[in-house]
Amino acid sequence: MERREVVKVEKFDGSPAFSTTNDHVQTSYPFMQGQHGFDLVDGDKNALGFMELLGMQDFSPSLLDMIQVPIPPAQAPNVQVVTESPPELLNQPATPNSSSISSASSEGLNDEPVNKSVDDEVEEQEKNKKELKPKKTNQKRQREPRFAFMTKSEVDHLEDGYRWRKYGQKAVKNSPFPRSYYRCTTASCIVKKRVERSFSDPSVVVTTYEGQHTHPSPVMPRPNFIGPASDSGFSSTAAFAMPMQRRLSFYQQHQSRQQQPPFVNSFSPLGFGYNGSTTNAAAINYLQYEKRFCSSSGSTLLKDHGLLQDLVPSHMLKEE
DNA sequence: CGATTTTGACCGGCGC
DNA sequence: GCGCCGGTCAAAATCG
Repeated sequence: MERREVVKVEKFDGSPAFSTTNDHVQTSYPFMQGQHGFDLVDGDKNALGFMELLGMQDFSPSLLDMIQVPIPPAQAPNVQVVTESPPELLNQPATPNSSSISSASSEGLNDEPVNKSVDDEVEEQEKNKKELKPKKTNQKRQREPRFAFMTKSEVDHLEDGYRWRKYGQKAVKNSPFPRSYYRCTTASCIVKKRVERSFSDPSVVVTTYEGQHTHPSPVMPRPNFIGPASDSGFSSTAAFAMPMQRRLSFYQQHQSRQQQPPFVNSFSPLGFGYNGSTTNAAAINYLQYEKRFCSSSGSTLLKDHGLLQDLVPSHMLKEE
């Protein structure tokens, strides 16, 4: 029962970096900065961080509204991605200042030249457009806040509890991997997400959510697991809210449609006997995320154990 | 048969 | 104005 996921929390420059690691799935949360001691990428600035890389230049205060998670100041500063992957892949700063990922905005943090953090590839891709596009968010159409997840997974489309409909796919410049565009199938819900595989590290999938769900997850009865999060207001409509309580059952129901590679079955991130590694990945990611950000104590970061148990069906957690 | 995926065309923004 | 590029549309194909 102990094999859930390994959460890594590392600090560089006082920046908490963390990522969740499962046997086969790992997620990083480069985003989330601002408020509560975080630094959110300022849309006006040249975001130096991951968000920017991901095209988060549009991150605006609105995001803060969406992401209202009480985060311990201590952990706040830079959310950095830490991965087991080779540095080159995710650009993980092994050094204290390396940072990366998301140091964005405010003050010196973003000024950091950032050692290219997250993914070179992403960096390349997104960066270009970012820089090219200063900020037009004000006048022209404004985008919904985006939220990105970097997940180490074998499958591209991570199941997150919501139903998505693919509406496009484009080749990514400088990358052999295409980017897929999905839209929430729920009527009236305008949430979209982009999924692309890291060029630098094919094992990493970058999922970017845009907008907020205006409805509960179609696959989950009720978000009771959101406990603390609810207080923060983060639970109900976060665009990236990935209810995964029933995610697995959902997955089972729909896996047929979730183009699952054969090998998926062999990958049970948490040792779950599920074939939906994607599901697990997303679930874990989210859980980790929530746990981390919603908990007010820093210690929580290191205590994710109970998390899955609470959120994930016992059979899932059942290590085997 | 309805829902979803595929995929080329189209659109708008931006740099040159 | 032109071309590039990211993002979206929509008809056709596919799936269950």
